[in-house]
Amino acid sequence: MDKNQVAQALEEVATLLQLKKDASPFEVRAYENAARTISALDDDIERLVKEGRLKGIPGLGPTITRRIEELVTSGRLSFLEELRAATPSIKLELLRIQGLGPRRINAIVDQLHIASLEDLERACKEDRVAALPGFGKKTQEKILQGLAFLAEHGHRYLYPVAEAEGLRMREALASRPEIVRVQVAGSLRRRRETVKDIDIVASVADDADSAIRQRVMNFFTGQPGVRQIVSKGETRSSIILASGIQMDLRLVTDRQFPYALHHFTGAKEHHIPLRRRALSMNMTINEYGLFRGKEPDLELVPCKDEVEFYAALGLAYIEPELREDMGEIEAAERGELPTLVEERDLRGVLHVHSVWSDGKNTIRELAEACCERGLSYLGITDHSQSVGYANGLSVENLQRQWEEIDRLNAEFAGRLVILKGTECDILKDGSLDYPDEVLARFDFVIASIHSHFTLSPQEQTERMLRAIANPYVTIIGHPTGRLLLERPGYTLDIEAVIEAAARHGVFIEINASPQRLDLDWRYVRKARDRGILIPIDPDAHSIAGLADMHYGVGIARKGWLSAADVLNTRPLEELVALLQRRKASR
DNA sequence: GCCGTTTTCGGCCCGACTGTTTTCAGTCG
Repeated sequence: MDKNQVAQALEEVATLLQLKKDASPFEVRAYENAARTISALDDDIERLVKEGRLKGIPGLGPTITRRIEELVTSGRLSFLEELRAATPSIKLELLRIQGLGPRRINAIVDQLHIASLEDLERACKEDRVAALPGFGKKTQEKILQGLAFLAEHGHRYLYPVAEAEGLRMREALASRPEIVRVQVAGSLRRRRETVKDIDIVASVADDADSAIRQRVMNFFTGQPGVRQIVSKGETRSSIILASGIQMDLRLVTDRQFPYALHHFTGAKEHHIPLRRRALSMNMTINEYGLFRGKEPDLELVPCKDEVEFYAALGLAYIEPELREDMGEIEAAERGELPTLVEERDLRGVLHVHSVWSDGKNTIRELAEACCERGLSYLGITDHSQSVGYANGLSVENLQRQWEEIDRLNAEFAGRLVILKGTECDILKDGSLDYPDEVLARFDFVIASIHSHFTLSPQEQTERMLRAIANPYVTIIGHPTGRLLLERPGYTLDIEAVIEAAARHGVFIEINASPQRLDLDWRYVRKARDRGILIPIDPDAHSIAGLADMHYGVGIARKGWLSAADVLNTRPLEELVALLQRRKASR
């Protein structure tokens, strides 16, 4: 049993507890805190339990410690099983409806005997929900809308979709004379791989009156492409766009802007320890400011931006991407935060498909595009022979492709170097799709899985480990195979993959395609900690796909990578030397 | 359920908006 399974069980306890009628919100929070504590552990959970070292970890008291010990030693948690047995699954489903929380769910399910979403819809249409005490017509209407929304858009959105909407609205608001500062916040600013909604923070002059605020809010809710106005006030309004994504605007005075921007950037998990820290320094934080002292003698600690905000708390500036409660506050306190990699640090690209397999552009077109982007090397990695659907290259065609690359390298000399690579399939048994004597002739080899996704976790892990042990493999491509919002990755032991890659000197890519963003940023940091260099690879199938590097850089930053941790920030000579060293170590 | 250089009891991060209420509960982020 690993710590993630333990954390998941504790989170499930928290979710089920809040659906109990007499639930204490603080008990719920205790389990949520414990889940976070566990998932942030560096030590092996089984060893901690065996050695009795759970005690003393802040956030784990006697009860939760006992429950974790039961779970880890027996593989079961009787408390969780009792909660599951006592909680109708419909209550969990109803939690996904906007505007329905535990209290109302309990009222609905227990008093109206609702057992399915269809039951709830019928009860609304028959006005039985509105008749419940504390409910009314409008609440009932909101529930119906929530049901419809869940059916249509019960999912999250990929980063690029949300980014485009967010930037468009920011531009529109920035053009208004009432607006002083405006910024996209929320999970979008933190560059999460998917987002549920878009948060925008804007400021008006400190002396702006109610009429000015209303003008801004009218402008916001009156934008083209607004499908529905969810709520509208003078400090907060919420709309649903034609794409189905929800967008919130928070309006503050310009003096409040840095605090509000910080507040709405989140993550909530980052704020909780930060506020605790503030309290211990005799300060409090809310979205309108950082205050010293206690009510009613609060004194604003002036900050003109977030840098000063963190400084007032005795911390180095924490980049938005890092605000996930993953140890960033402790690192900021010690001044050990990394300088994060930026797009302009990239010197070349290593994972690009051409018309030789399933790409849309010729190598020459791709090379020109790389020159325009100021890159100095391009690794061409078409698919290998067994990938029929993607027009994988036979050994004969490889020979012809290499001749073309040689000609182009002569032509582009002094501007760009084209490297001979391959995205070689890892076959079912972990062997590679070209024989060793062919693999030996590439400048580098990306090995990826594109088939047999349903092997058992053990088989899938062994398959990957065998590929990593192959002395010709340079980079592991999209290591989990996930497609965001479509399918989970193949089940394998990613920690074992990282460990093996570190041992064999194999690089693991961040696949920058916004549907993949694989390796996940949570593991990027672990790979970095094991000394693995990470290439940021566009997996481009066209010139336009080269721009996906932008998303890969976001994930690299979330994974705490500095330029030195990224393979393709290296100048050509250094990259070639690294690839040759790999070859020589065989 | 956890925690303690004020506390072993009484706190626990904080505020906006909505709707059903006549002062506040529920939900959300």
